[in-house]
Amino acid sequence: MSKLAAQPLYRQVLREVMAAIEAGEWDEDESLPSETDLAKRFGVSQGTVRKALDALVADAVLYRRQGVGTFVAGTSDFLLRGLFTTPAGADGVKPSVELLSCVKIHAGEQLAEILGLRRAAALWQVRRLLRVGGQVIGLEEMLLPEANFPSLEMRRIRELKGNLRELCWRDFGVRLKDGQVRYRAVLAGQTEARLLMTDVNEPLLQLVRLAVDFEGRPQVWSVAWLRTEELAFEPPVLSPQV
Amino acid sequence: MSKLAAQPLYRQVLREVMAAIEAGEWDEDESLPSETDLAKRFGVSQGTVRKALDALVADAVLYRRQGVGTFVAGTSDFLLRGLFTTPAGADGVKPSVELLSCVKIHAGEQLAEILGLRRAAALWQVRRLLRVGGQVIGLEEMLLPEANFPSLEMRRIRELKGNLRELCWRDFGVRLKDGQVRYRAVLAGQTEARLLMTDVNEPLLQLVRLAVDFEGRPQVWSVAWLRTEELAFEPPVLSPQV
DNA sequence: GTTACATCTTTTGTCTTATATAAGACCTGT
DNA sequence: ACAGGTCTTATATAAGACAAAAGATGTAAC
Repeated sequence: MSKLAAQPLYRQVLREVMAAIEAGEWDEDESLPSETDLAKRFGVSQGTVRKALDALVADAVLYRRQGVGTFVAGTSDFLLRGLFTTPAGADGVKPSVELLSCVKIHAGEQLAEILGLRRAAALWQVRRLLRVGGQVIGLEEMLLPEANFPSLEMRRIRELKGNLRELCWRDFGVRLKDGQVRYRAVLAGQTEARLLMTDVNEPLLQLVRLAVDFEGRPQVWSVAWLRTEELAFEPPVLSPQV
Repeated sequence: MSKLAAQPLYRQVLREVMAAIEAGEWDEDESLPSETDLAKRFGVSQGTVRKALDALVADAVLYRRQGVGTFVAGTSDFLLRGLFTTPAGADGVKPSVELLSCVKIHAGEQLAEILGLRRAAALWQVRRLLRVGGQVIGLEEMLLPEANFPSLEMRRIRELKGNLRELCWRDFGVRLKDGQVRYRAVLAGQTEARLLMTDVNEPLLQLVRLAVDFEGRPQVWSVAWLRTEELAFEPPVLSPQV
């Protein structure tokens, strides 16, 4: 292992492992070589490899099973994650994503700032719809720097069933993870109501997030509007009685 | 150190350290003994103490500064945490909490299930209001098992400026951390509107959370309604143009 | 006297070695 | 066929040695 120094060993190992994953050396849900083997390969001890893998497990890039092995984790879509109470959506209904549009636009001042780009840099604007059991549940707009994702085709997005996170990973080697996430409640305007096929002034959960790559660089900025009334949530709230 | 076995050493150390913190052996922001000293005290190696402290740092019970020491972290309130962009609230405005009520009620079926209590167990129902710069921003209802928090007095809550998390900690030795958190958007009903001093049908962010102690046992169930329009959020959303 | 700088001490952080524990595969006797 | 060892290979834990960072302290130059 090349000792660039100025950086702890386990950090270098982490990078090397990440690079190997990005190079497609091991497939999704495929087991990596054992910690001992990786240790030999990088010329460090098992404990050091372990510390590197620990960090990747914490970032949900890998998962482990004692006595069995360490595996590459899949890349499920952000939008669909953590919205439902049951793991795969209640009642056996499967959420699906419909791609609405994918066009090139130019970054405004604030957005360029947030994504660390020069002003008016080229961006992909991707819009998609989240459906659950036939009903439209959410609308999302995502903005990606064109520089990092040069050829973003609608065909390809459709191929991956709208899973942009997987696309970023497979086609561009960028592994996204959640950065900041902000929530707020808003009323549906005309545009949102039309796209969500619901009424103006329905309350919507607005989700603003900045996804970063595993080095912490901002990569995708997105806003989603969700009809939370319809979601299979926890038992509803107590009746106020004050 | 008593070797109960069936549990790794570092886990036992973790418990002992946690117990010492609960016993008030070290104050908030006070430094613990060095890892080497703790190692001597518990009769284990520094590395083992380190692994125990690692876990507590991950749970934000402790924080560390290389070359300086390890310190007991404070207990800021849940409600106020992570809502603002700037660390202490924008524009120098300080959020404050007003206690509305604190009464004893009986658990419904679902709630008893969630909190792991028998049906109709006694609960404290605490209601409080979040103010920012004079304006009412949020309303929260919290439910705590009376068994775990026997004497909950309004006077005491007021003393701690409404910080229930700190109260649970100081008076009952229960260190709370976030468990599940769910978000949804709802419209203000008459009750919420009246208490929040706003209009019916304003969109509100509803936050349902279950706080657990550091052993993972559910302790506090709460619902909050927040006026997110007023919060100092990220730059507002792009104008839809589809 | 004060300041710049080296050095010492104490602390957390990293790394290796050795050993324990978990899981599954493979025997092997009934 | 199947129940139960035991072998192999994985991750998990523990201890000790050493490195790096931060602050305190001493000291020479001015």
